Amino acid sequence: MKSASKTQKAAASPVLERGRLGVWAGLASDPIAEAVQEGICEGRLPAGTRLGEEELCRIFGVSRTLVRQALQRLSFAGLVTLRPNRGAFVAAPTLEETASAYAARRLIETDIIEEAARHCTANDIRSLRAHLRLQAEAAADGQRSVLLRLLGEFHLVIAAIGDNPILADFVRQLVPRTTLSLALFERRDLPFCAVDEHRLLVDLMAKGDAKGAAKMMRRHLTSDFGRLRVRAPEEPTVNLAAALRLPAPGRR
Amino acid sequence: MKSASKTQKAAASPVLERGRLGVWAGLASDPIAEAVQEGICEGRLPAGTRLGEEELCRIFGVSRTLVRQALQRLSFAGLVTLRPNRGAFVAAPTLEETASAYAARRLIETDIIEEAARHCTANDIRSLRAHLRLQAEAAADGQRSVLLRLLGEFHLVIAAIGDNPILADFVRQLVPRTTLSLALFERRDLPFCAVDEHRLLVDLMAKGDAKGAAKMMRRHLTSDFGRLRVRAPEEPTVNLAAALRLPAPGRR
DNA sequence: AAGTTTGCAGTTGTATACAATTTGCCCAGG
DNA sequence: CCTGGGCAAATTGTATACAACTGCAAACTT
Repeated sequence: MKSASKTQKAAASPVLERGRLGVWAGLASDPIAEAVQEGICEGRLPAGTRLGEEELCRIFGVSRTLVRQALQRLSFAGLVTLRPNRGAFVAAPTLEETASAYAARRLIETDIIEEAARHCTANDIRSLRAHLRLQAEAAADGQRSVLLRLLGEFHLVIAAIGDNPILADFVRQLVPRTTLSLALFERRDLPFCAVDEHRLLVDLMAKGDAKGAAKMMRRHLTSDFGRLRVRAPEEPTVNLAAALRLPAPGRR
Repeated sequence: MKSASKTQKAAASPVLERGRLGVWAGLASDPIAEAVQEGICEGRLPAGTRLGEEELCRIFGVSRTLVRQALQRLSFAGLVTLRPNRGAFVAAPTLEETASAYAARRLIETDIIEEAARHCTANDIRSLRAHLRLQAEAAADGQRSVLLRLLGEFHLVIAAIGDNPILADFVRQLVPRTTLSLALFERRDLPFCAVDEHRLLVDLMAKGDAKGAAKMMRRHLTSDFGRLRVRAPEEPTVNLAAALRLPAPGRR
């Protein structure tokens, strides 16, 4: 069903209400940072892409002040590399950095899901299953970009159930970074089996099997990382920032 | 020896060479962020202190642009609360948030020290013992502020030995936050016994006892948190930013 | 006299202007 | 033909100017 694909924007995060997933809190540069992050997470902005300030200004219809704010925050989150006097680029993590990120996720998310499995409500499980449906739809429709984002988002939903907001914040920083690596290193074919593993995680949580969920999470992340392969560097640079869809281009 | 106390600035981080501990990378706002962070870590800037932009501008002799950059990064690190249209304040973590921070540190630092104990070199141990000496000196001289900072810094030295730079970054974010809580909730007397626990950690690492070091780290952090007590809110606000020592006040 | 309103001082949010640095290109020299 | 110096265009770094908002206080209304 290609007809439904145009609605993907509306389906961005129906599980998580209005308040998005990010730490975006009240600043005017939030929409910019959010758009760039989404672009990265959906693979529309490949690693190494140059993020010129002037260009972003034109796209979002704001001054460089806000653009720089957004870039600085993304830099702090590790999604963007800020080279002094040179400009901002989409981060290009090495395989070693990716391994570190996955190791950190294994450590943190295993702990989170173990706790989450203990005190999650029926409502939480419902949210998770709703999100699983979204993933399944995206996979069935072959919407690779949307699926890529949803697969990461799912882990944030779990992290939000856990009782440690700080660890949840760390997951928020880590997931986009690994998603970026996925787009860099994954063989073009199979990010799809992950949905099945996600379903197993929810089943274990629904049963209240904390230890089992933790073990499953560890396996899930390990296999996720194991699928990565080094690839040709392929400096693309063939990107216009029109990859950032805007409702009204010249407006503010 | 009070005579040596004036040299404390030079002894800031002799173990860690020039490159400081923070993620500070090349930006001109680094000195500002660093000074504020140090002020917070040494308890000179109590929780809730208002950080007026104009005031910081005068102190550091720069424009609001750089001050805002610094504040935004500190906000991202959780050390500063940015209330829109109201200004920046030193974060005032609740006891719950502090508990979350300590829980995160337990999870991450036990993992880090376990790995660090496995592959640390004789040089690493030397660095750690050198840092222990600094702590002991500060404790003996009764320099509470310096000791407070060093106690946190010690954990960063360990994190730097570990093989996961991302987890080390997380520790860099967490340690100042818990140090801030320490200044908020600690009974005025005893942050000193921590030095002994630190010495035990180094001994275990020197022996290569990874599991033992991990267990000790868990105990150490748990007891650290256990010492905290809720106290009167005591909105001080009696702070001038002259708590940030500057070489030349009105110059630039 | 109590509550509401309105104006003002101070502070933050955003945009723009200017300075500094980098990069690519052109041309002179070998 | 290749190498090296230097100028020029473009881009980032920093400062300043202006707009918008908040909080307080004094004055006005009922």
